[in-house]
Amino acid sequence: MANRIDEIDATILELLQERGRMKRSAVAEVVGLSVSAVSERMRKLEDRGVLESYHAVVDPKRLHFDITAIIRVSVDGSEHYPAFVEQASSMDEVLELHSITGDGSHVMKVRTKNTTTLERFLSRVQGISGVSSTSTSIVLSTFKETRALPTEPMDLFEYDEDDA
Amino acid sequence: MANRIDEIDATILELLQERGRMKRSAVAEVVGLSVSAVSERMRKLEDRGVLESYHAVVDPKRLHFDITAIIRVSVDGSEHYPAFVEQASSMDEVLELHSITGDGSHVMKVRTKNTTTLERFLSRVQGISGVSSTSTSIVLSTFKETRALPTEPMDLFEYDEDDA
DNA sequence: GCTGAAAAGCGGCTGGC
DNA sequence: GCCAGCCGCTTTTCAGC
Repeated sequence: MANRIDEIDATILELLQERGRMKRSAVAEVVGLSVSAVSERMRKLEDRGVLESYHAVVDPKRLHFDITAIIRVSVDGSEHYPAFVEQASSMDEVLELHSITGDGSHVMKVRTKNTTTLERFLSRVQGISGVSSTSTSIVLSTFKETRALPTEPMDLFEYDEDDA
Repeated sequence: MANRIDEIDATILELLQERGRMKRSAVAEVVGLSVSAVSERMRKLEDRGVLESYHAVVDPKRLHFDITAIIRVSVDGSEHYPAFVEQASSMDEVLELHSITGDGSHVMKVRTKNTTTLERFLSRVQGISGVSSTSTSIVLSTFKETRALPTEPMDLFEYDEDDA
């Protein structure tokens, strides 16, 4: 029942979080196993849902996405939440959307090209029904931005996909 | 001087943001070019710094990272900023660190395993010199979490790496 | 900047431990 | 769970347009 991430799995996860297109042969060399052993471990990590996905990251500045903002949104009445979440999630500018404790009901991370497009975006958000206020913080500098989690040997437990 | 992302480059970026380990041959099939043409475009996008990196994403829940928090930090006196940024960036729990406008001087996205580890993390942050207050919002649900930017044909301009 | 072909490298599979 | 070997597929390189 309780599956396990051992030292080697932890290293594989670390390598792939850092270099998502790393070749199996290169991984094998680092961890000191054969390519087929690494392949099987990667396949199992994917099957178990530990390795969730792989993505390329594009440099926002090169594509002229010069504004990053953290926006707190207050949605009044939880009956408005589902429609708000659906509409906000579908907007390309919204990179992250979470419901939170504390001031406001939701927080979003947003990227747009400039202040004009940000302003238009904010208007659209404020137009969603239930949204009573927004509070925008513009990002001045980004010092760290990753999704990499620290990995160490540990037990895993079965986990129902539908809960995710 | 002004380089360009055409329709095909935009499609390649879109595909790779979505599926970071997609094979060149599969990309070639979608965009209707030969494998070598796609390879060369990918290489150039990497060289130009548009394709910045590739990463695997690990499911935090499977690794028992059950707490995500957005923490606003007030660092008093900008002379404390560099040391704060350096120390905070080096913490594994910190996935994102930005300086911002508005309340507080910085905001962090943090993942920890449970409330106990979150509490210990907050103590450490509050112990960094210059930190006068923190305000923590716990994430209840995450509805969207990506770094994918919308891609469309556009001109690129030269860009000094050192500015990044 | 693209194609197509040849050579090299990689990944999936099987059998054995 | 791991390894080695085989074989098909993918990637790289290069000549030619």
